Amino acid sequence: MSLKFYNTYSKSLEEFKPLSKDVVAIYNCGPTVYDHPHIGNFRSFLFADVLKRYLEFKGYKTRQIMNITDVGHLTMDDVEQGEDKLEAAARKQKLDPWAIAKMYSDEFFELLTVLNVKKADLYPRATDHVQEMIKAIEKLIEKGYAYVSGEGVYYRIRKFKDYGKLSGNTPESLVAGKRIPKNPNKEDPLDFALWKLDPKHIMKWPSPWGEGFPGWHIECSVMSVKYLGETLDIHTGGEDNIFPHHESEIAQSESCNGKQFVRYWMHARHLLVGGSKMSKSAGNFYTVKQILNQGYRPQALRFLLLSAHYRSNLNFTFDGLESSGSAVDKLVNLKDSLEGIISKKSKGGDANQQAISLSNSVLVKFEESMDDDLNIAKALGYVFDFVGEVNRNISSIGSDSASKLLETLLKLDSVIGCIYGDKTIELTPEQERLIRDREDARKKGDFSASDKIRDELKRQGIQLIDSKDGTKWKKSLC
RNA sequence: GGUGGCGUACCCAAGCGGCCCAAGGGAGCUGAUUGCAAAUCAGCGAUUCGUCGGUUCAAAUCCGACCGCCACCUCCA
Repeated sequence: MSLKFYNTYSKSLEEFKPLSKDVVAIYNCGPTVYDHPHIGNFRSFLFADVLKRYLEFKGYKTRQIMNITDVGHLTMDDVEQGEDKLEAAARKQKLDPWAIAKMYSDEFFELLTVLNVKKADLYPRATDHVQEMIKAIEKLIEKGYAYVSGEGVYYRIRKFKDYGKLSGNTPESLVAGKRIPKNPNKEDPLDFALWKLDPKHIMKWPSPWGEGFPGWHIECSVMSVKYLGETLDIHTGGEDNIFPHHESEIAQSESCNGKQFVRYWMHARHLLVGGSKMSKSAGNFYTVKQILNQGYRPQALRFLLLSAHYRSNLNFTFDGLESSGSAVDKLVNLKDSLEGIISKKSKGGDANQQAISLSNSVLVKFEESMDDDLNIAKALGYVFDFVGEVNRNISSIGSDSASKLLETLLKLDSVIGCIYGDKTIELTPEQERLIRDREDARKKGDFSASDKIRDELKRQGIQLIDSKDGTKWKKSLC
């Protein structure tokens, strides 16, 4: 079976064939850095992560670019007040917009690490590419796709024949929708801004048309060409990006370069919280930090956010988060027991046939499922079938078979990415003494004393496990 | 108002015309194991897939209506 992706552009499942044999060019719409990243944002970033990891699992090399939107951008309402999101956040927090952008992008990068997201090759910032954006706008003006008007430079959407092909929002249907406010500066109310003039804006740059700042869509067009070339293999984002953002990117890029902009458009569905839309007023709005500060493990959050198909509405609940934590434990426990077997038993002989066929079987089923537009829920079903099968036979597994099975588990986890984090903590001398005391108590049969010590250590984050080979300990999972 | 999508057990979630009296994970209960735990294993757990109709030899899967939810319609992952 071959790899297939659902392409938003064609609205159908298509076989994936990258443009170049050497490397898959991926562009992800990244964060807008004027607020704390929330769990919904990270669902789409984790989708991008799994996509990249799976392509690498399949043997592709990737080049992945994720932009950082550090210009706030005006809303239509805000145009009246000349206020944009970054400026609003800045004013509220009594900081300048640059400091706000820095603060939230730092948080974003920190969370990428905490959630075990593989780093993109580059995270270009919009504000570092204003000169290129100006050049692109000039080119669009030259080609007749853009015009200078009172408040800025606008893109003439009716000149681009394919406008609306991605989202279905053709000029005709947009007009029929009747929600377009009139704007005297635009030739057509549907035209969108490439450059906004506003000398009072804090984040402003000089341009041939006067001081101002770039429109929202142009940054992605410019940065993707600069770092990936004129035609990308894959462009991802949240479903809300389909219109107007991605629709407008296509228009800009294709009219500017005269080439197909993106071959496969992939969009992640929004996350629901408790069955409905996440919103601050409904009280079901969670930032990633809030979840982690409540003591939930990042591995659990990662697992939950990636465990449903990316094109379905994943419903976030705290029950789900806890159950994800247990699911991750199951994977980690298997890794620990396999490592235990490997370290204990001397090498010798080959992995037995059962271990080999079990490994092959799970890898094939996993790949078949993931090939089907990243059907990770189905793929995880097979992973846990594998886990159960190995556990059932764990007592009879030799070290070479264990190595083989561990290799398989880690290969699967190279896509899932949930087995990580340090469990290696140093015991204090006091804790070591307590463990020895407990051993003595147990030998004497003084179980009330030994249980007391076990409870105490648990409180300190150390979990004890009694086994045939003596007492082991590990960092307890919360 | 226009357009698109979804509704599967206590929770999360696969399945998209016969292999389904419906994967997998979690929670729960029962048992094995353990001094007791932890981990692990076994068993139980939807005769039913939002509701009501229809098509078909056959429907969770197709069609229609209704109910509920989500998204987009120029900030929003």
